[in-house]
Amino acid sequence: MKRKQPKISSLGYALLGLLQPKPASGYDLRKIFSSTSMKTYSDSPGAIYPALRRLERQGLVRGTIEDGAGLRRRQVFRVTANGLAQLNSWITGPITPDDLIAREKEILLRFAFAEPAVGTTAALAFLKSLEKAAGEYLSELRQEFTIMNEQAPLSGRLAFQYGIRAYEALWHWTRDAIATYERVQKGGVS
Amino acid sequence: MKRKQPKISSLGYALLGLLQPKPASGYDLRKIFSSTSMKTYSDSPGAIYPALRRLERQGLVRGTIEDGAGLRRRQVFRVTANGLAQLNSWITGPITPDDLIAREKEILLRFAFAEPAVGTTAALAFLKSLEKAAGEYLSELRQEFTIMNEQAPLSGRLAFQYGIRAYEALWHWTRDAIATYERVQKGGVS
DNA sequence: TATGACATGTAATCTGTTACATGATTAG
DNA sequence: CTAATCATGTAACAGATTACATGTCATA
Repeated sequence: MKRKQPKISSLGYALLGLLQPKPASGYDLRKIFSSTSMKTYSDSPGAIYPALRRLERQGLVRGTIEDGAGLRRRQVFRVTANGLAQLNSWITGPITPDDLIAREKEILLRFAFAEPAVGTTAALAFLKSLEKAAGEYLSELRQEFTIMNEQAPLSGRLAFQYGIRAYEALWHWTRDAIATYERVQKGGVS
Repeated sequence: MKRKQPKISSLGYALLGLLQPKPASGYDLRKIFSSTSMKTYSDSPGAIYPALRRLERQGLVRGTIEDGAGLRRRQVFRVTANGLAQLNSWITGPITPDDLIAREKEILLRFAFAEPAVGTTAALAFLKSLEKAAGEYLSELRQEFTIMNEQAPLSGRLAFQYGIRAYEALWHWTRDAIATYERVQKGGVS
């Protein structure tokens, strides 16, 4: 019974996540991207407008043309129930090793949208799963490092060490974020 | 007089960099990618073989078919003089803010290949330039954080903090790497 | 002699980038 | 009234992913 949904790109999810709390036009979205560090997820109209239309074709957002008196044509998009479901399953899905290696930014995007979309408990679960995955990948990297160490040039070894440090930073951050969330849950501050 | 070269992708440069110390076949290269953390730069034959052919068309590598008695067909690629020049100018080119935001992995790739390709002095210069760029971007991010802080949900704020920490890790790493290189240069160890 | 790993590739499809095009509205 | 900016898009192209196709050699 499950129809195989065509895949949604990172950009698509970024758009869904931004539209979820507040409907917006393509132009609004573009401005959010280009004016903040979200520009990592593309900020060109040639990516955003087609992505919005794809989401619309899949029934995940619905665009309505605002036609108040004398307004320029401005199409405002809203997330549909279906779109919200997709967003939630994307956020709560498992964190694969491949996510960690090839789609780190997408992981952070998932977490950034987690709380408003799926609540603090799910956000905390996400962090714990991420901590585990990052820890495991870290020990793989460290092992790989001891193997490659001697034959590579110094700059190569240093570059590899940066890779390790980056995942250490991720791991430490998950620990701190978990602590923060647990404090919030105990303290009862929303 | 300067003919506008078609652009080379990250993967293209990764291949050039790997071929520079030692000629290899497409399959060898694929194995390097898939067996190490270089798999971040794609590991599928559908990316690597076409990329090699593009490089060949541009005269940056040359493939020769090894036909020793009874061998399977195996095409070994070597970097040409032109290819080496391209690699060097890619490595030594300026580090733009855009590189830092959208192509961080490519920056590390440039550095990883720096020492064998352009020597320790250039590698050190690269690090210093990177330290500066990272420091500047960091203060931008910190500023953006104080602005966005209050209105965003906790998970959004935490995700942003991770972004800051990641660039802090990069910055700290450049400082350590610079220190390492300076020690090596003084100490005279190759 | 059949199986599996080696080695190389191609085709379809999707997405993003770049660069341009269009009209509507506001500021000077 | 004209320039800029708002808001929306399209077309051409490059590159990557996925999935498949092909042939060769070693070994059981």
